[in-house]
Amino acid sequence: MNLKELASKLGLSPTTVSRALNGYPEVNETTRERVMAAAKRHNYRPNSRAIRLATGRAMAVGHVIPIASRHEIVNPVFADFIAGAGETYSRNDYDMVLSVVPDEQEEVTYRGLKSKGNVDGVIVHAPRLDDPRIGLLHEIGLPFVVHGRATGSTLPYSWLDVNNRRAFQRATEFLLDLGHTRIGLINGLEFMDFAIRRRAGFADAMGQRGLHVDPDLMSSDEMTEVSGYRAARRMLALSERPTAFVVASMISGMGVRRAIEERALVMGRDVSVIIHDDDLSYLKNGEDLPIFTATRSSVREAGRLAAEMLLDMIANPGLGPQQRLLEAELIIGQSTGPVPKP
Amino acid sequence: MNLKELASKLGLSPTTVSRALNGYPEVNETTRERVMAAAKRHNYRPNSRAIRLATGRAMAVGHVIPIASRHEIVNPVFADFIAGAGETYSRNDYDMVLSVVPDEQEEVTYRGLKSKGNVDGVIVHAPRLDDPRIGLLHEIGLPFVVHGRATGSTLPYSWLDVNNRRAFQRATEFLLDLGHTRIGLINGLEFMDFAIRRRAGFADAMGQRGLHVDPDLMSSDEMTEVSGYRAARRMLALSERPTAFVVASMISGMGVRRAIEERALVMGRDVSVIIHDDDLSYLKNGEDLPIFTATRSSVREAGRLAAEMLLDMIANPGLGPQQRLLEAELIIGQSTGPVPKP
DNA sequence: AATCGATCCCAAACCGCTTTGGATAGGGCA
DNA sequence: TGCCCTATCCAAAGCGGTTTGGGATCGATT
Repeated sequence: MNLKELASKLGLSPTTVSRALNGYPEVNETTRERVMAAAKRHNYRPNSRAIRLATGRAMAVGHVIPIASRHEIVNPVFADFIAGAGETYSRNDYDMVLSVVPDEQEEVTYRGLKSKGNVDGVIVHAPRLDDPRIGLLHEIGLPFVVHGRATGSTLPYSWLDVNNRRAFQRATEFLLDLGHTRIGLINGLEFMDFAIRRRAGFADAMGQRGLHVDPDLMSSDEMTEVSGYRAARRMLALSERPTAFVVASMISGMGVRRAIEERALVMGRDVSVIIHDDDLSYLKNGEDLPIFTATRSSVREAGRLAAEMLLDMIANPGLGPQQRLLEAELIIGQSTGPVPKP
Repeated sequence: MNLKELASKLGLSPTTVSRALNGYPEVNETTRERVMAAAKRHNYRPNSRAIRLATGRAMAVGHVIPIASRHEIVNPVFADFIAGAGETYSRNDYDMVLSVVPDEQEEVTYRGLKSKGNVDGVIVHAPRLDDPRIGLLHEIGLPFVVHGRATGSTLPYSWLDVNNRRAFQRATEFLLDLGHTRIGLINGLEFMDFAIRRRAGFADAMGQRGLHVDPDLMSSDEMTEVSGYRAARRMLALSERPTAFVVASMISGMGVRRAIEERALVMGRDVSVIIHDDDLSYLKNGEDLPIFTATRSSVREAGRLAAEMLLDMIANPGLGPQQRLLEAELIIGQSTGPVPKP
């Protein structure tokens, strides 16, 4: 059932039927109701391919997921972000199109998305230091919102981010207040923007108390269970071992816990741990009483908001760059306590 | 730059240019090369909205992700499956469109996808017992491949699945061979098809050794860390506690380990654990030496294969239902050992 | 020389919608 | 009564490709 058939069934022109269904004013209310009823009865759904061609809009948003051939980690945070963004899109009748591409094809993918007219805008994931995608998207003129920021980028752009620096500063201060001074940082990869900011927050807090940061107590790696385990094990084996850790994610935190328990130490008593919790639905930080003390910020909510921001920009092309900084909450769990007496 | 412009720049008709670019035989090879060169030079990319309308094909595959309002778990396995499927799509110039919808809108979403012509086919995720989506998709005539199977469905359909029953049977037998007889099953939600099959495999193995399965030693829940922890804690508190667990996922396995260590027991010595490992990129089961003994099957590879199967069906509409059963490997790690002497 | 069959190209229809630019009819007003 | 305005509808022209159905050219065949 297409527009023409429906129109002839109603004895009306396609023009009028189209206008009736799209709420244009130049159609009699009685006629409109008749059309609406017929559309529902024959369960007519306009062909979106035709709409897209006629209107010149894709009614879709792209997410490009680059897959590095070397360490091909699919970001676990990604699923929740997508879920959040997807909720926004379906509420607004937009499609979400995902492109999973080898990272050397990232640029050509963005260009293709634009020139083939597949999408009206894109969300940029996991920005790195001075991320080249920002300049690229500026150049090709595709509206975009970055999930995170890209330190070093001079161009203005829209972003939505968590205040990672503040979050890790607060986490570190919390440990310092508990008397810890040997604090290990188990960070994400430090060419990722968020990891740079977290490290800065950690260093800020240490510096403000006049403590120097021991390079041996800092690590930077993929945020997996195994890498958390390895980093913690190495640090715990030091002669002056840390009494606390600040850890970049729940998953690496589980590795840290494994390393702690492997040495027959008790987390929260012998060694304190604060993680960053993205509030993933399948990785809840305990039930009523959180397992880990954590800085928490829902990545799913971030997805919802970033998508809204982008749709807003698409609807109002005049809008300048939008920004939004979310604060993480600091929640106290069972993994922290005062520094043990020596 | 569109087809018409390119054609006039070349002094050719749009027809010829279109044919030249699409490899039709009725165009002179010299002309074709001239056209190809010009297309590259002006970096012409045909508008995909127009192609889709003209050809009547969407060049896209849909994945519908229902979000239950009650337990809104985003399946962690999902990200890797999507990554695998996405690789196949981009290799074949197909788009992947994700619809995240409240689960009561699932049916209307599938119908819309078909009648609005957004996609040429869909992948069905997380099939349940006698899953209604199979009948629905049959009815609306949208090609589909199920990731998993749906016990109870009488209609023929295409699927790709892991031999969950065999995997759990082997895992259980392995524990039995080590002398364990009190074995706990920490399963996924048993309205999910894979969980039903796993339970059957577990029961098969126990039954074959003449052991009855104690209802107290079986649990079924969401596969989260917390639920794994809770189930294991409950079972370990029984007067006749289990000496081994078969666990549905890596993440619940981590909860199980937490419960074991909480009782000052050692995993692999006091209590054995076998998990199912989906081989997620961010949750590797250790490095060289696996942390957990596990039945393993890459969900990413499953995504790749399921997508290929679907594209194949789309390209050859005559093809009947396709099936593919993958076997999981049983890999030995540090979490299992002989039953401890009483 | 006329016919034929390839070969190579083009005009125009079509995909299913939106949107522009009228056309028509009826009512209000001078 | 005549004119203008508003309300309501429609024909036709896009949107940017693909595809159908020829048309012209030219060497080969009879």
